[in-house]
Amino acid sequence: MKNRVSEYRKKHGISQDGLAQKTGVSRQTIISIEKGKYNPSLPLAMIIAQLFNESVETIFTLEEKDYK
Amino acid sequence: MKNRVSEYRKKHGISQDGLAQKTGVSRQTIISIEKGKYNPSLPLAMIIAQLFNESVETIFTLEEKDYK
DNA sequence: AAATTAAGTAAAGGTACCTTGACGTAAAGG
DNA sequence: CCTTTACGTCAAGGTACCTTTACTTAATTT
Repeated sequence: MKNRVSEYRKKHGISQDGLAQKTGVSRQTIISIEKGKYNPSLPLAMIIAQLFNESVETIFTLEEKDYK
Repeated sequence: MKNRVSEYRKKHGISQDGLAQKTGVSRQTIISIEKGKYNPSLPLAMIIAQLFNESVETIFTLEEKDYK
């Protein structure tokens, strides 16, 4: 699973801390997601996409290894 | 978080077990998601939406309580 | 009537997601 | 300088997601 959170966050000119506050999660969570440590939950992914005025599929894309 | 997995599954004429196999998870997982026991992970939500040829937002919708 | 299919519950165990707190580094701004 | 801002690591703890196994019920099907 790849994501473009960092890219869209910068495009919107906000910091990781700012995004964390707007989405209602901790700064660590944003860092971990941007660094690819783990995937966000579905509601968090939808809230992030919505904040950027994009679809979930634009921000997050499946990779081969996501299919079993 | 509400979802229309059951609705779209029936529209596509497949059983819970069939959907479980196509998405690579257990039948329990499908049951739990349809019953609203918990949300699917982001990759699973995307695989389900993709299988139904729909966007994640069409199958899953945020509710007030999803925002903190 | 007996077997199959589909949907459901429950429980136990493992891993993933998210939190808080402490700390480190580098780049500005005062 | 010293402080603030931004990004990062690490660790410990709690809850959510997903698994497997076993069992139940209702509606077909043979």
